[in-house]
Amino acid sequence: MGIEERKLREREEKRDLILKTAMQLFIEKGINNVSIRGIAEKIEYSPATIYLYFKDKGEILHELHTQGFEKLFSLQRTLDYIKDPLEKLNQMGRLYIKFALENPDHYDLMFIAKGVAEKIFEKQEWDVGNRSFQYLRDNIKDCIEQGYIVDADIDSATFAAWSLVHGMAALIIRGRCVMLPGEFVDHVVQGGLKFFINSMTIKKQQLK
Amino acid sequence: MGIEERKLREREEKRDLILKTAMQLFIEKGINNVSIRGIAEKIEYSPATIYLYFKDKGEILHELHTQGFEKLFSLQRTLDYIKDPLEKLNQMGRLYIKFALENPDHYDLMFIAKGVAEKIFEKQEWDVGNRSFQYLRDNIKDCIEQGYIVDADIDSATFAAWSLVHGMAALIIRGRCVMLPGEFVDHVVQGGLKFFINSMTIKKQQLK
DNA sequence: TATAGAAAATAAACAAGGTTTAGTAATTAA
DNA sequence: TTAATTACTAAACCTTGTTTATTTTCTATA
Repeated sequence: MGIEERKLREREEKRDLILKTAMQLFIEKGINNVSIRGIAEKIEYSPATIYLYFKDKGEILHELHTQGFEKLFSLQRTLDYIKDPLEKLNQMGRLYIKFALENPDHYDLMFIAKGVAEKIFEKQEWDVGNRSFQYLRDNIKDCIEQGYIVDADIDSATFAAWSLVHGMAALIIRGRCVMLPGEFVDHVVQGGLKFFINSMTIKKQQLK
Repeated sequence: MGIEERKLREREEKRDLILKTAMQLFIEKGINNVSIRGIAEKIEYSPATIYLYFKDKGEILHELHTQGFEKLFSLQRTLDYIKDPLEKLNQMGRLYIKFALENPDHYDLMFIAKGVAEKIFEKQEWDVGNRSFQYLRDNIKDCIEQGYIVDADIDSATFAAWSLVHGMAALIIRGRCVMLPGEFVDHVVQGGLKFFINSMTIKKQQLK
């Protein structure tokens, strides 16, 4: 009997529609200006219907947050081919910042927004995030093993690298650089990244 | 006639009371769980009264944000005595993180929260923030001039340093490190900071 | 095909919050 | 004492997230 399957599929499709619509509205109007009612209106259903597909608003945010991590990880995997761990680190940094600034709403949900972290903890679901973290960590490990980085344990160096790019992204996304002209921000982001990585590169060259 | 002065003073005192109460509630219950009504109840006035002293909720947040910057800057000034710019950079980093983690609500308002940045832009008030940024920038400048940092323009290096510590603080404050044990977080924060600064130190020693 | 039961959707309401309005109480200057 | 100013508040408006009770739609079965 295909009816049950069709129903299941329709249910899945409606769930996706809600998520897609929510994300679209987030991008259009900013996460803060999107309500359950707004989403419901857009898909032409009553607000209560949303609650047949999601426990609460937080679950919608959490789902989109997870989608964001999928996207980020699949982007990271496009760097698999890079052999030199230092060059890879460099590209990862650029890619991370690019992802964050091109998908500020996704990034916000993933790494900044409140009400999402609680869900993550509640559900004990940090695998999607960990995957990306590990990808970076593995590369840092390679950097250390190949002598690009010295005097640091893997986790501290990884956390520092992550913090650097997150800090840049978060400051920009949350409007803490609005006083600066856009081109200048671009410049210090790229320059800051280079500076951070160079602090290791040169060392290797010197150490060699 | 002292009546007018008294009234002015009383007005100021009430404003301060509202701010103090708001901050107290933020710390107690989390910024998200504090309402104008809640503040009003705590000080035993009607909610409408709040609006005689502040244009809207955002203005309260903005005021507390400014107070936070005052506090941070006065902390930075306690490092005035340090001569060596590298040691000073190190201490500034530790102090920054310490401030952020000991005053997460203030820090949140200053550097993360939404609805505050808009006010900053609206009021064109980034002097308080700039002061602290300049303090860091001046020190980075000294670092460059004394050869601790090479191959970087001042602004890029300053932005990188700021981003690093902000990134650490923001990730922790917004619960993106909850999956890690607390001592481990402490360890990578301190280790990450050292790692970042060492990336320059060693170079200087090598360059000397 | 008619109908009981399940599934899907909704209308209406609740509670909480930010904010405004219109009016009351308190204070001050004349 | 009174008119005017100032300080305050009750009550309402509007927007949210969420729940409950009810209605509509669908599906399997007699």
